[in-house]
Amino acid sequence: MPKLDASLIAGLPPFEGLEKDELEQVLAPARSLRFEREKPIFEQEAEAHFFFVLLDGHVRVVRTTPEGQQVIVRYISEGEVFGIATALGRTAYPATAIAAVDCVVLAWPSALWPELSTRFPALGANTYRTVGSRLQEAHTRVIEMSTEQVEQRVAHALLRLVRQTGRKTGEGIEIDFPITRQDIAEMTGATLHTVSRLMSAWEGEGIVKSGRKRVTISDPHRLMLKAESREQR
Amino acid sequence: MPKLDASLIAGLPPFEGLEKDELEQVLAPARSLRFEREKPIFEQEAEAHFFFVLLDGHVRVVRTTPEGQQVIVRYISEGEVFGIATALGRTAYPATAIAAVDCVVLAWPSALWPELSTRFPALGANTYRTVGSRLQEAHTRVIEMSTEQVEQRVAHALLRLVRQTGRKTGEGIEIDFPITRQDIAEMTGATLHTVSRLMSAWEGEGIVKSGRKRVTISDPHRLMLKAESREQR
DNA sequence: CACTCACTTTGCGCGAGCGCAAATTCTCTG
DNA sequence: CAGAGAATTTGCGCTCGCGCAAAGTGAGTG
Repeated sequence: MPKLDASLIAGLPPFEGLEKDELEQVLAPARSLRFEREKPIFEQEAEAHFFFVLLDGHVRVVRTTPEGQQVIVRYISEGEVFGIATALGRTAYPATAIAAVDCVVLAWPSALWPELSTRFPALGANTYRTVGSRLQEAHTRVIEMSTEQVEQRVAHALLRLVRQTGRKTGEGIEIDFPITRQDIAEMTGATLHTVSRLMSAWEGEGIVKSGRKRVTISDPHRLMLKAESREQR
Repeated sequence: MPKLDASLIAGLPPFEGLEKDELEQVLAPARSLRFEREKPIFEQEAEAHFFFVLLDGHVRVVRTTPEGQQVIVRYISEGEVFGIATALGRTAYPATAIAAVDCVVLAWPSALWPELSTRFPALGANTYRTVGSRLQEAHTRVIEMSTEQVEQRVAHALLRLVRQTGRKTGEGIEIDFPITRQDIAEMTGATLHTVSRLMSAWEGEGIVKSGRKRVTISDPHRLMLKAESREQR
């Protein structure tokens, strides 16, 4: 196995505040792995033997209910940690992670977490900061689901995706990975039909441009208006 | 200020795995505080100067949207940590905590968290385990909101409350603190009207018994059926 | 290059649950 | 113990968004 170079992870948020030699020590027990598009990286309920950092690509995190319903918990972007069940005292992954596109990840054995987080406190702090913002984001979603209409929820979801993974193009900002109406529906608690109708309407208004598994926001500002407007309960 | 005794916190989940003398060291910088019913313990957006453990009572954690909408994030029971923004790298509380009944809490200055969690790794591990289950619970709520009808959501919410804070009485299991239809509505994303209608119906079926700010589950099993049944999207 | 399958669009009807309103009941306060 | 206010119940109409159905449109594959 070729030795991984510190430059791979230098500058990534989880490793902020670590010196070069520390980066190397952190990297030493890590393995680099590739996953093809739509291949699972880990499965819900499986034992959490590894935790991960995404080097390249996008990962979809999905939770499935006992009744077989799927909900997209979040998308992971480059440079984020994921699968950190261990850091939260869990022995199994609470959700399934699937490569949304071809991905490159780093994987550490979960058993090393206690040692790594003690030896490199910044790593622990960075990770728990991420956990904090995910917790807050989850609560935000609960609130959106409680208080907003479908139109606003979809608008908010798109804006969030654009903020996290937007890529500028000639026609606006494009979501950087393949995403279907069904996916958006699973993120917002709507049906793909309703999402499709909304997107068509917005396309007509010139707010978005979308094709098969592709969404571009041409007028983010007007979309923000959609996200905020309308009376609430 | 009277010195606090280790027995106060011995056996509480956050302090599991600490020795008696360690408990005393942890307790040394803590202050004990009382809060009257309906008084805020901390406010959303305020700087997180303290983190807390609830010794007695029940605390309601509420998040308010910019538009003034309120959503109940969770209830805290005896022996739980809360207000741990600091441990997640946040400087402000993301929500407001209100004493649902008269409460006794322990408060530590946030600035001590790094030192305490390093000196007593078990404390850190216990806390992050709690964070992990809260994150998972938040996702569970997102999923419920996405996939369930109001009736099931209310049933699930009641069952969760009963599990966390149930107190056995002659007529069933009672939720141990005052809770209004409005509160239940804010937990489930419904209106108090719909909650009221549901509870009336269930009362007629002999599943619950409820009065002003009081809810008793007389037939948890039948309520579980309500929570699970019904076709889903 | 055609075929197939996945994804998307669109129409139509219906029902859960909200919005609004008003009446009722319980609890606390003075 | 009476009055006031908070909490709860209940009715009614309406709308949003789902359920179901079917047709249309790409994009990848043999």
